[in-house]
Amino acid sequence: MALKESLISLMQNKDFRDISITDIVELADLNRGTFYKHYQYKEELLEEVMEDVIADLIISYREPYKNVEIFTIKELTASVIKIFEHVANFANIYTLLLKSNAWPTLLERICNELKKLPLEDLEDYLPNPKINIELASSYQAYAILGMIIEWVNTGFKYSADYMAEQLLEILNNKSVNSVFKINHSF
Amino acid sequence: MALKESLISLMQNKDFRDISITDIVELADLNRGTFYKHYQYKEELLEEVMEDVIADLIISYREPYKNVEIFTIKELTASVIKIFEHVANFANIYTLLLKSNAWPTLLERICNELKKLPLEDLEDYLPNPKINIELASSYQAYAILGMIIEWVNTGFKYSADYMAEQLLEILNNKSVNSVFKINHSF
DNA sequence: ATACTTATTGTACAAGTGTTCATTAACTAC
DNA sequence: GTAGTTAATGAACACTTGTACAATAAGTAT
Repeated sequence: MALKESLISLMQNKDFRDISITDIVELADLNRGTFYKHYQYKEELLEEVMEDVIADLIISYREPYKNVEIFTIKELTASVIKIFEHVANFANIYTLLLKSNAWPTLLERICNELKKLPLEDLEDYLPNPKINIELASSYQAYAILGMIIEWVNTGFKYSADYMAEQLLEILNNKSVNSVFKINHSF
Repeated sequence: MALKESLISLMQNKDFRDISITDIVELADLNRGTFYKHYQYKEELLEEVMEDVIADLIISYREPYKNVEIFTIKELTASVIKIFEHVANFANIYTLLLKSNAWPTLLERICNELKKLPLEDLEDYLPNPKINIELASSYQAYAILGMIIEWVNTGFKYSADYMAEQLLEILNNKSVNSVFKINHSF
């Protein structure tokens, strides 16, 4: 607890990478050995801070449809809103994580390129004027990154053609104005 | 060049975080001071490796529609395939980046939770049997992460309600079976 | 209270970090 | 080729890191 608070406090003024373990334990008034008893490196401590945030995320999205077997677009909307409300609640920590160097610029770099892809035109032509272009393109960019990550994790068991086919299939599939079955498998 | 090769070589056997700058310069047969002349930390060197990969990514996706003003779903498909072919070409480096600790588990953790969200049912109900569930849920999870990141970057200038509305709007919008205008603004 | 277990402390050590600086080597003019 | 610029080297410095170990403090049984 003291270590987490110490880290969060230090991250207000300093880049994550410039914070030494010595800094953390000195502010927390603990021995350096105590840190190493619980964590291997400061990233692990940061992850635990994140775990607390994620615990709230899980509660937030589950809340709207507990005791609901079949839910409609209304309940889904409520659930989605809860997620974003959760992020708003932890806005400072989310900001901290993105601003500090804890977040690698590698990801940012890939996604910035993906955003420039004309793929976004897929959703922008005959555009829905309500749609925020910035949000939609970030959505699209990270969505593709998500597919790439999944692909890498399978050890590239699919072909590039298959991946492209899948993307187009996902983009083509729509079934919003209907009733959904909730997934209870998790 | 020598430093990049040295790092890639070391990453075959060792976690990124366990590779010291001393290791890198010794294998590259260079002085440690030379490293610090060019880079602040090893992450910066890794980013430069990534830049080389991204340079190829850009070429890959632009190739299918150079000299094309209006393109159809065919050219788009070609472009998408090129992206995934590029990833396949650099499969070893992509794998290296994901397997090593260069990639923070933070992201993974968030996305794993997002994947469990019933949001995927949005696309799964009345499901297209062709769609790969794993890929689709990773797509969906990172897509939402993308929106969150964009949101954070704006300094939370939108409300949570607006964000949820936008997500539903994006999911609702479809215009695949048409002709697209290419975006020349980049 | 006693004995047992676990957490924290202080100290020490070899190795790595980030920086500085004078010296040497390599590259670019003209 | 010579002069001027830039890059790489080696050595040194205070500091952080990761690890180890014996000593002490805190917590948890019975």
